[in-house]
Amino acid sequence: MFNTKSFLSHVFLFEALSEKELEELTFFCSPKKILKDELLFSKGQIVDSFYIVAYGKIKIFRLSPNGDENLIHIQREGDLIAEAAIFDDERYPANAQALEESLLVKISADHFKNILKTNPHLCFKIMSAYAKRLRLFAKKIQDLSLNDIKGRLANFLLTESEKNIVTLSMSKKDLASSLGTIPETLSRTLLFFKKNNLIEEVDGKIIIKKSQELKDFIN
Amino acid sequence: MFNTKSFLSHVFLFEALSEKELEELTFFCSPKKILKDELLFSKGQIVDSFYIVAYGKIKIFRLSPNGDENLIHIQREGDLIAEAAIFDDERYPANAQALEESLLVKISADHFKNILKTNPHLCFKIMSAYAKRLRLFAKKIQDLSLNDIKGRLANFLLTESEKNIVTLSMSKKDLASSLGTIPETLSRTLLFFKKNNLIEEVDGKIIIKKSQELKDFIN
DNA sequence: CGTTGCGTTGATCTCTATCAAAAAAGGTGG
DNA sequence: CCACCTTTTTTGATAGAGATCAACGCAACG
Repeated sequence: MFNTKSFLSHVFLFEALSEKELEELTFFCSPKKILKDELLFSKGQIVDSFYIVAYGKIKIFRLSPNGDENLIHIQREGDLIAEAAIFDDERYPANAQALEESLLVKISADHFKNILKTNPHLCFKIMSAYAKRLRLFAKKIQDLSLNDIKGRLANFLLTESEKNIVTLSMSKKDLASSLGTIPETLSRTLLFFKKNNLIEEVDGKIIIKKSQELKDFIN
Repeated sequence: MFNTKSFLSHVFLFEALSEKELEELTFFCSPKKILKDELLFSKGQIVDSFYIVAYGKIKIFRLSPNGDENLIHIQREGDLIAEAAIFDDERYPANAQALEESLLVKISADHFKNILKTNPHLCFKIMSAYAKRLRLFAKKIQDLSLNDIKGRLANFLLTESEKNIVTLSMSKKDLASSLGTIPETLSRTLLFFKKNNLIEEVDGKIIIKKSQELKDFIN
């Protein structure tokens, strides 16, 4: 069964919120299921809420005057939808449509802003969550533009490891994709590290044997 | 003569401030002129202020241990610099350097935070700015992990173009860096597009001749 | 059991970084 | 305005990294 509060506590924007703040927020949220191809909102509608994707895929797009679709992005699990709009615009700047059956958490814009208005402390937490995430993304961009796959994998292993052990939280297929490569290459790169005795793989966990040498692959 | 208060009143971030608040803010601001190639701050320095560009261009970039440059973005008139840093760590996450002579307004982080505490509307603007930048970063990450150089360049040209004309705001060297490649490859990819009659280059400006075909290179 | 999706391995080919060098563009000082 | 130097941009040749295509083992699952 889907638990809104528990879900929200894992959304990056709300990670720093206290139990009480979370409780208050949850009060103005509602889960919203949406079927494939259904429109969530369209461009020009008055903004009354923003959304967080619990699962599924939502396409954000605009239509050009001659009817061409201009895809802006696709939001998926954990991503926010239209949260920028609630702060400045009063109308949605684009259309949102489900690419597959999806579950969203809908947050009322007015209520959310009201909570924020009366609680500067909360504002700060949210802003610092944004700042943190921005920094994370900047790092990721640097990683992608400067490192090759060995470097990116080494980077991943070293940042994910706890006491030299990495427990993969996703499939290798997804890991490959998040490293900007394909499963075959990931498999080979892991093999390369294994052959050089830098890592070991034991029932799904990766053990880092020589972290310094891994570091040397990172730019 | 440059008037800080009058300038600030036109910055989107401060539109919601009252005359009195503006006065107060101005008190903690100072204009700062910076010459071409001068460093504004470097990665790791303690954050005590953030900046707004009054005119000029500031390059934000990181360096890898072996000296490779990763250009994160270029900020120009009206853009904020290091505003995320004031909520996060106490150290700048990147370097900032002037591409040309520029004028900045320097705002003390501590004082700004004080004003924020009593002004939720200002908080909202900040959040909106963060949300937009975050989206930009997310797009960049997607671009870097999914597209090859042709795709990334096509993407860049199409997003930067105004009525099919792209005016480069940076050197091709910097553009290469921001696309996650090197000048040689950028030069060749431009040549490839030219040879296929998709673009044309006339005194520093790039003219897009076939935008649909450029789009086909993007994943 | 057959089916389906994931992970690994192999062979091949393409793209892009690297190295080298020339051409073009930008400053600088006389 | 010119000669000179530096930096950027372009072009060429080459090597290496990684994608693609194909095939197979394996586990999960109906």
